[in-house]
Order: sequence, then C-alpha cells, then structure tokens
Amino acid sequence: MEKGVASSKGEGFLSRMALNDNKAGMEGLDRDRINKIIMTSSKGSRFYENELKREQQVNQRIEKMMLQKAQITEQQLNKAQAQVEQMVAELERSRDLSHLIVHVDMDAFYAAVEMRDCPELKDKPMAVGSMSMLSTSNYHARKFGVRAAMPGFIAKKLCPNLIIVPTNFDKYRAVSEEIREIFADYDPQFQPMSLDEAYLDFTEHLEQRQSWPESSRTHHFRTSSITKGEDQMDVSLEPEQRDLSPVLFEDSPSSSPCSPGSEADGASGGAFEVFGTSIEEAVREMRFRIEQKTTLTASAGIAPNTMIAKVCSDKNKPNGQYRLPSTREAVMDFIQRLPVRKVSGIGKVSEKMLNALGVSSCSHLGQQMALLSMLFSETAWHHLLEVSLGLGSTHIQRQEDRKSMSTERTFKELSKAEEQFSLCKELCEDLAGDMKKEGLKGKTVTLKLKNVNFEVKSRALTLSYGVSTVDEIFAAAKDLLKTEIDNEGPQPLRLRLMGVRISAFVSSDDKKPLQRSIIGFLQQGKTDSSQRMHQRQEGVTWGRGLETGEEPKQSFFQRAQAKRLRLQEENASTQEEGHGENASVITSIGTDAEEGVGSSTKAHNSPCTASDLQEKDPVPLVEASTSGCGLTVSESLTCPVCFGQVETTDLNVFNKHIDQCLSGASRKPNHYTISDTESELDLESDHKECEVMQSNRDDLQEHSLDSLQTVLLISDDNETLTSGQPQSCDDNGPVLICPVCQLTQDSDDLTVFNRHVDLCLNQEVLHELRGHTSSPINPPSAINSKAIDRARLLSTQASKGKTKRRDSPSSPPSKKAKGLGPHTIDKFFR
DNA sequence: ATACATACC
DNA sequence: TACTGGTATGTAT
Repeated sequence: MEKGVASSKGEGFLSRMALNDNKAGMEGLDRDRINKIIMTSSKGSRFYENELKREQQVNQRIEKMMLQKAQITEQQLNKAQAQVEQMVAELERSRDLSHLIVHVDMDAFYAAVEMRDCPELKDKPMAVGSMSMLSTSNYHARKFGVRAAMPGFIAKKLCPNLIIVPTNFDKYRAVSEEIREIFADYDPQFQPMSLDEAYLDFTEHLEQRQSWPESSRTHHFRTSSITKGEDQMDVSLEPEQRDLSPVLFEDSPSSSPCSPGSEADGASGGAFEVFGTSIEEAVREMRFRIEQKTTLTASAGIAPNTMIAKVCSDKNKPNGQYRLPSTREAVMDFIQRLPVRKVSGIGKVSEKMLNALGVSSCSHLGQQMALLSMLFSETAWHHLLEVSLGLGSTHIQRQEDRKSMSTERTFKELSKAEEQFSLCKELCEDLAGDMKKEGLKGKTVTLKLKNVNFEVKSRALTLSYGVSTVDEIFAAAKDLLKTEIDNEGPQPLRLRLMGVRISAFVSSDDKKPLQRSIIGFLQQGKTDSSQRMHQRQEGVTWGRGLETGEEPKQSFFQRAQAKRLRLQEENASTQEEGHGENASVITSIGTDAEEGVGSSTKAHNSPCTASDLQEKDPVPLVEASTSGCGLTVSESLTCPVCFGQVETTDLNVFNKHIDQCLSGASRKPNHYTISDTESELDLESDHKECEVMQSNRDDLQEHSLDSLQTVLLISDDNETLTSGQPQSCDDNGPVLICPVCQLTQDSDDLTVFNRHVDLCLNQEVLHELRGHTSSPINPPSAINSKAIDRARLLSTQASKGKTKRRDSPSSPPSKKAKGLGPHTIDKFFR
C-alpha cells in the first residue's frame, strides 16, 4: 500500500505538498483526489512557489548525492562495509533489552478535548485551529484527508462541512497536567514530549507491581457526577467494554472499520476493574485511568526502547496499545518491514534522499549501510545504523534545561520600517516577559524574518553577557532589524513574519546570588514587611538551597517538575527515596550574604600594585587584583558584585561572571521611556497577586543599586576588593572620568566624583523624560536606561583611578539608529 | 559564532 | 480573505 507520495508520481509532483497519509486514520483514502484539491488550492500562491523552490533545493542535494555515489569504488564500499560490520558488532554487544519503555500518546488530543466539551461536535468532522492552520483533526475529518498542519481553507475544500474550532491551550494544558499525574505513578521520571505525549520507563514499576495486592491494581469507573449516589452498581457489564468517550471512535475509520466505539455502556457507578501484573495490564490500567479521569483516550506502545515504542504507539491507534516483545528476534522482525518514514527523526527530506538510494524500509537500511555511511554525515549514518538494528534509548532521561526561548508572529504584509520596529519591540516585550517568568538570561539574540515570499532569514548577535529585559533584547533585535532594512536598500522589507529568540543562556548561578546578596545586604539595615514579601518572592521564584552549592543550575522547569513529582509521591505515599537534593526550600538570605561579604574580604584584602591594570572593561580591575598582583588565589574567587564564590581560578571565567553580575545587577531606575513603563505594566498584569510583591521587588532593586555602589566604594577605600587601587599605586594620582559625560574630573575626591556622576545621570534621565532630541551632555540621545545603569556601576569603578573609560568620540558614533532609540550597551562600554 | 535546514508536535 | 509557533538539532561556513 503505502508508496508514499514522492517519487512514484513522475510528474513534477510536489512531494512537499502532497498529502501525508502516514498517520493513523488516514488509510484507504482517495489520495489522488485529495492531492488534486490540495494542488489546485495552492498552485500559483507564493507559498507554493516557495515550496517549489525548496523542493528543487532538495532535488539538487539528491543529485549531488547521486554523483557522489557514482564515484564510489567497490573497494571503498568494501572498506566501508567492514567498518559498518564492526560497528554493528559493537552495537549488538551493547543491545539492552531489559527495559520496558512505553510511549503514550493521546488520541487526536486537541480535537478530542473539544469534542468532549462540546457534544455537538461529536459526530461531525472537525479540526482545531484556524482557517490558516490546523493543529489536529478528529478521525471523522481525517476520512476527508483533513489533517494536522494543513491550512484550514484547504481542509474546507476537502471537507466543506468541516467545523474548525479555535485552539484553547489553557484547556489542553490543564488536561495535560491531569494525565501527567497519572504518568508519574508509573514512572516519576517520565519524559513529556508535548502536552499529549510522553515516554515512560515501566521497568521499575513492573518489578514492584509483581508484589502488589489486587487492591492496588483495582481501579474504578468514574462515577457520573450527575448520578452520584443512586446507581450503586451494575457490574453486569464487561468492564473493558465500557467506553466513556464514544466521542472519538464513532467515526474511526481505521483499525476497526465498523466497530463504532465499543458501546455496551449502560450505567456507571461503583463498577471497577482489577488489572493484572503484566506489562500489558499495567499499561492498560494506565490508559484506563486516563480515560476515567479525562474522558479521553490514549494509545500506547511498549517496547525495549524509545524508538520502537514510539512506532508501536501508533500501531493500534486510536485507543489501543501494542507490545513488542523484548527479544532481538521480535525487534529485528518488526524493523524489517518498517518504512523509514515512520521512524521519529526521519522526515520528508531524509525519506526522499533515502528513497533515491532505493531505501524505503528499515530492512533496506540495513542492506545499504555501507553506502549510507559514505553518503551521509557521521551522526546521520550512525543514527540510521541504529535504526536499522532496532536500537534506541533504553532509559528515559529527565527533562533538560531549555536551550532557547522565542516568540514569533505571522501577520499580513508589513512593509513600513516604523511598524516593523514597533512590532519587533512588541515581540521583545513578550519574550522578556517569558524570560522573566523563568528567570532566564541569554547572550544570543536572534531575529527571524520571513518575507511575503516565504523566504526565511535569521540574524543573530551574541553579547558578552546575558540579557533578559525588554530594553536589552530590543537593543539587540533592533540593530539586527535595522541592518536588514538597510541592506535591503531602498526597497522595504516586505515581511509576513517576525520572530525573536534568545539562546546561550547564562547559568543561573550568575544572577541568583546577586539578588540574594543584595537582599541580604538590605536586610542588615531594614526590617520592614516588604522584606518578608520579597523573601517570599525569592522563595517562589528561585529559592532553594543555593548557597550550599547543590544543583546550582536547576531550571525553573525542573524545579517545578520536581515539586510536582514530590507532591505526587507524597500523595501516593509510596515513598521510595526522597530527592534529597531538593530538600531545603527557602534559605536564610541574610546569613549567606554576610558570609559572602566576609569571604570576599578574606580573599582579596592583600594590597597590590596595578601596574598592569587593563582599561577596556570594568571587569579587568579585578583581574589586576588577582593575577596582576601575583596573588595566590584559592580554588574559588569571590565576586565583588554578588559576593558569591566563583569556583574557578580562571580569570577569564571569573571576569565573565562579574560581567554578568554587573549586567544583571543593573535594572533601570524607573521610567525613562514610555515603552519602559508599558512593558512593566504589561509584565505585572499577569497575576494580580504578584503585583504587590513585584513592585516591592522593583523597589528593592532600586535601592540595591545604590547599596551596591556603596559597597563597592567602601571596598575600594578599604582596599579589600580591588587592589587595583590607583590611589596609592599610581604615579600621578587618579584621573577620574565620568562615565556619563565622559569628561575628566578635577577632583580626586570620590565623594565629589560620585556626586558629579549622579548629577550627570539625573540630567540624562531628565533629558530622556523630556523628549530628547539633543542631549545636554555628551553622549547624545543614544544612551539607554541600561547604559545608565551601567554608568552607575561604572561611576563606582571609575573611582579606581586611571579610568579613562574608553574614549567617547572614537567608539561608536558611526552607527546610530536614527530616531530609533538607544544602541546596545556593547557599543558604548566595550 | 552564524545562517539555514530539517524535524517534531 | 490564502500555509502556525515553539524548540532542538544538524549541516555548512
């Protein structure tokens, strides 16, 4: 049957566009008719033209590949074959069949949720999404060729009666939480792949299950809330014949063409079912519980590894499960007939390339490995080799830290630069909000653009410190956008999509200790209620035994998940072993800050000369204090900003840390620009409850800046921190340059100097507030709040003498965003 | 490090 | 009225 869509049709048929009937519920359709409709709906559109272009690119890639293939000699192939065989032997040796991996997947998830909540939809073809794009369709609609990732307007042509329901993610998320609670009972370490899908390792559960009494394996049918007390039972029915969600399978065309949702239902009530101890029973039990709890069905695959389990979960979809026995024979047998496209990770393009080499099933894969090893990259053919042997992950690993975060938006053509910039800003605001929620900072900002011809472009900028606020992100994104606009010359960018992404996250211990220390510092002087609030906030957001050093990099996600799992474990009272590393929740903030100060002093109070003091960055001051002075430093250094111990002797690493602390430390004083105000309101509008605490927090951070300055100044005076101390070492005494106005200051009195800087800052701020056209002071309009913050910090550092803090004229003036606000900090201070 | 492509849901 | 959005990863430079 299959035959896919690609090569078989000689006519320049777009394999990219044709119906993908790979999925459950798509068997036995009139593919030709459907494809014709898809084609006529698309032909001539910009989208179509772009797809055509991309397909040609793929074809070229394949051509190249074929050329390469033609040049391969027999000897080379033999050699490769030997290499492959050796690797096969190794892989065979490491084959692990001891795990029971389960892949669970909700059936037509979004559609099923909507149908559950709106019985009207039950017997009708429907899909979730919009006229532009569908997320999923119910099985009824699939009969018409309507499927996920298909635009709604085409789906409507295929099925004029199709009902399209808008997505309701909050609802899906809530259901997702429900099913995950059940997952956790079988594998607390389960790995969610999306809202409706997860991998679980049932191995341990199954071991324990063997000794479980029946009572622990007994689960009740859901008692209808309406008939609560009355109909106690009616156990006359075969339990497994009951089906609480007739919704889905009424119209299920596949698997059992005419068994509309095994009815037999009659009453609900105290009926229950006892599940056995086998893996099949355990999984069936899990699915049963999901259905009872959510009125939605799931399918599952059981196999010795994730790769196979995934394929298996599709086999008896919907509302079914399939187990592949844990023997090499069963696995190999299963693999042989498996079309490569079914394997997760092999998509349209890989399939097409493989097909071109005569590979369509995994058995071919095994036969052609020598060839494949010569035509594909190492990682690619290694993967293919494993697939051909039926190998995959045998252990489920915990969700890792996210690596990027992004927002993108599609809209109708946007060509005016001004609108593009304001859209960009909007995206940055959204992104900053999300970053804030997870307390993240990242160094790389990427702008994504798609023009009206669907051509996608991305431009990235990597900063030397992590950013997270609107201003910081926008500063970078705006530059990237401007460059693109400029490059496009006189023509405008005609955009249909814009996106902003942040990646290269800085490890969170670079910013948490800062908050902590400053708060601790404040606590020494204040004892009002705002502190307690703040403390609470800390606990919610970041709190966990940081100062003791464990798990310094656990992400918010991980912690949230860990917390959830702990709760579940407690609920289940099946206490195995507590996760000790998460034991302490909120720690004494004041104390650890004091410790920090103490150790800071200890580590750095030897005076030294600053002969080799570097000038280009605020940070190297510290470098001078350690390496420059030939001090023997211990394994860890104390950050002068956050007072945290940095576990390194590498000064570059240390400097980077401080750099990040400095950038993280600064928070814009208040409302420099209208947009700042907007964004703050925006951020706080999320949760009322947080509003108060949030504003307190902002308050505190305000103060914290001042306090920080104070700390640094004191440290300077005491010569504990920097050692750079030009005051005593420099031949001619200090030369102080204001980082704001960039003018050399006459007085060498730090107090006087600081007063001057403050004045400068105030003027700058006032200027910003007024309306800004030309600055009253030196660095014209282009100083942003962030820069001012840094200036505040620098004003402190400047007091370390010779601070000819980089000349103003030479550095950035060339490239100014005209009227578009501030430049990146980099350009001013680096 | 950057850009682009592929893949998955 | 006209083809998503979010994340990860591979490939190439």
